[in-house]
Amino acid sequence: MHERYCSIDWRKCRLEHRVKDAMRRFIWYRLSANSPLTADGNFKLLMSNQDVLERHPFPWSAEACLAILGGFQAKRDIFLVFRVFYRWASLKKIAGFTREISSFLDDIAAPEAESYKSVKLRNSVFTAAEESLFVAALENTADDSSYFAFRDNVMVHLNWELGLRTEQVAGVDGNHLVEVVGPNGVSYFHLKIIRLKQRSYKSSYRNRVVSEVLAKKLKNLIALRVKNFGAEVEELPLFVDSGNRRVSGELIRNAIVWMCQQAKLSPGTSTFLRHNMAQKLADQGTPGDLISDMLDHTTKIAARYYVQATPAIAKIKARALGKNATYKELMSLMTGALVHRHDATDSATIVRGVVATRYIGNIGVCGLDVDTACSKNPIYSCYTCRKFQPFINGEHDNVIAALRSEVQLMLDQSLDLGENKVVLQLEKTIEHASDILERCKAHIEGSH
DNA sequence: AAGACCACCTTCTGATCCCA
DNA sequence: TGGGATCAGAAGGTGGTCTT
Repeated sequence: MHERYCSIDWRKCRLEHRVKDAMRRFIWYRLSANSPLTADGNFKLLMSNQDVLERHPFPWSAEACLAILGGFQAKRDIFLVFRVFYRWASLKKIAGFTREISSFLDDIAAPEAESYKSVKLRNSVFTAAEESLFVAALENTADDSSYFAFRDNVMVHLNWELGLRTEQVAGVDGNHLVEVVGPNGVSYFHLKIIRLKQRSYKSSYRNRVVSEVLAKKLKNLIALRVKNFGAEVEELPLFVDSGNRRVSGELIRNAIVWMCQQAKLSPGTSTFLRHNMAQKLADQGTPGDLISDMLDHTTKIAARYYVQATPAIAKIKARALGKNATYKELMSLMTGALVHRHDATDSATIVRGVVATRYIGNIGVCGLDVDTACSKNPIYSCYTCRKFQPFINGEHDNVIAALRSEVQLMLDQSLDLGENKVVLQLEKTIEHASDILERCKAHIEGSH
């Protein structure tokens, strides 16, 4: 099922024979006990750090081991592999490796992993325009006259709609599409999708609902495959290559790249489509646990980063939009005209309120009659209200700072990701307040 | 030309430990 | 006592070359 292979070549090893022999036995053990990829990865890490090992004559003392660990460049991974190697060798009683030094190594904390570092910063998702181009390409290339072209289209559609990993797409068989006819005669479709990376589940498949359009495509593709290869292929892989073997992840990736070319977009990947789906859901305020469920994650950890990334994206969008003349015009229509504080004749109309834990009393006047209670949520709602006339020298920056600290507080304390919607709302208010601030600054500069 | 193979790199998971 | 951190392992992605 996997597309990568080991390339363990001991000619690459220039270490002295005792260390080399121990490593050979260790890698052999890893091959028998773990996946080939793991053994291969361990071998590569050890080989790429030979110069560090060479610097310290074997057998290594505890001090030498410390020096070796300190000399490793790609800290964490090689640290763990070296320790596992040493532990194994000492358990096998290989000469030169001692139990004492092994337990000494066990007491050293491994360098920290920087998990999910880049997920947090990820903000490359399709814009609305790109998304419509992509969807249009999915429609335009859905030509079911030949199996292979249509196969690529359906694979990409599947990836797009369900946010699957490539291996899950490859794992679809002809009999995995299930049609359920409802009481009113309407059909619903679900597809059996294989689970990956989830050792705790008893069932290796899970049902995912697919859209009518996709179900239709799948049905057509199954029919096409049966026509080409005979009825018995219904039980077999749905997506196959020219040699009638299940497609590799690479073919699926190529299909996605090809689809992006059709849509005149920069090349995408299956992970990109997954992230795009997850981030769009998060942007709409979808709770993190729902996102992790849709992505087939077993924990909320990864989904949390999509949710946390959302306000950052909102800021970037705000900055980009701020440069756009049309957007500025739209924003200026949202609130009333700018006024000077000394022009406010009736002090009762001045807006006052609390943002986060901060009292704000100098941002503008409200156009409502003095004895009319505002039905909205003053200060929070003012910046998008037509009745609101901002002060040119108002403390809009204080409002923004207070709102920002409120957002930060929510992100820091919020364990329930369902509160994400509130964060989005706050970010929107920050955007509008920032715009007012900009307009006030421009007004002041213009009058000098 | 399609797709297999390769080296190197990034991202995500499940089990277990740890602690307020 | 449940969520976060850690650990060891396994999956995906990139940009090539090789094979059929």
